[in-house]
Amino acid sequence: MGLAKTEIFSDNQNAIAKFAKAFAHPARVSILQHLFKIDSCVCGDLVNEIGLAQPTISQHLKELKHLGLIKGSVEGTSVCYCIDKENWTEMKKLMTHFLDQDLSNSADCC
Amino acid sequence: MGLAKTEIFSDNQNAIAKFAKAFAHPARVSILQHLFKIDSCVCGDLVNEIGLAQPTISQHLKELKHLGLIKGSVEGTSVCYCIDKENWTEMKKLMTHFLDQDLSNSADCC
DNA sequence: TTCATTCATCGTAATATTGCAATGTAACAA
DNA sequence: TTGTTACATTGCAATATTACGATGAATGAA
Repeated sequence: MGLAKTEIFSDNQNAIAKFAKAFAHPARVSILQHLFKIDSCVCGDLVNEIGLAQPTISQHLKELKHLGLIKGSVEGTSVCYCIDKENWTEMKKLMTHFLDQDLSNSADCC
Repeated sequence: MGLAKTEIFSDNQNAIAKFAKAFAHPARVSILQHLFKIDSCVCGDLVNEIGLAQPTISQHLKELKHLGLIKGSVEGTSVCYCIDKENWTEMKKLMTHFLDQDLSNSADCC
């Protein structure tokens, strides 16, 4: 099928899956790390930094933008992208809460 | 293509993507949350809790097991699954480091 | 205007993912 | 043994993802 049955899961579960998908490809991980490292905004030199074709990078950027994790603004002929801090912080809270589930109460039974 | 060019990315980036993929489906998120909530190990009643067919759940469990996030042991006719705490902790460290990148140094230029 | 640059979008091919019915397998019960 | 129960595996259909060449749109330069 290739189609997830999102209806039967909670909003929380779907939200986690949605954001996790953003990180589920090394190119998008790389793009985000780059936008964090460069403290001014970065434009299409992502294409040079990462070894993928321009349409491919553009597509990954579109997905990240759609999720709200980054935002872009046109500057002349180039486009400047950067992390959307508010949304990143909110996403981080969601993911951290999921990752931080308590490991202590369950016995190591397996 | 549908094939990620993993060669051109760092081990760190590929590892993050690999674990993120585990969380990129609400069924797997649900399974993990369940294994955390039930403080004793859980067997195939995951099929009842989640509304997916048995082969589908079995497949998701296999993926999580392959990644090392859960482990299973046979108990009579049923199989008991639980979180692999060591690997979970290690994965959490990796993901948290990625999520915790500093937001303060970059100006909000977009 | 014309040209070059930068990026987005379209179209397409290759591969991956999701889901389930059908079937296989291993353990226990009778 | 035969049956039953609990999972795993196989095989397949539907859809999603990844990647890129070709092309389009917008901006600035000449």
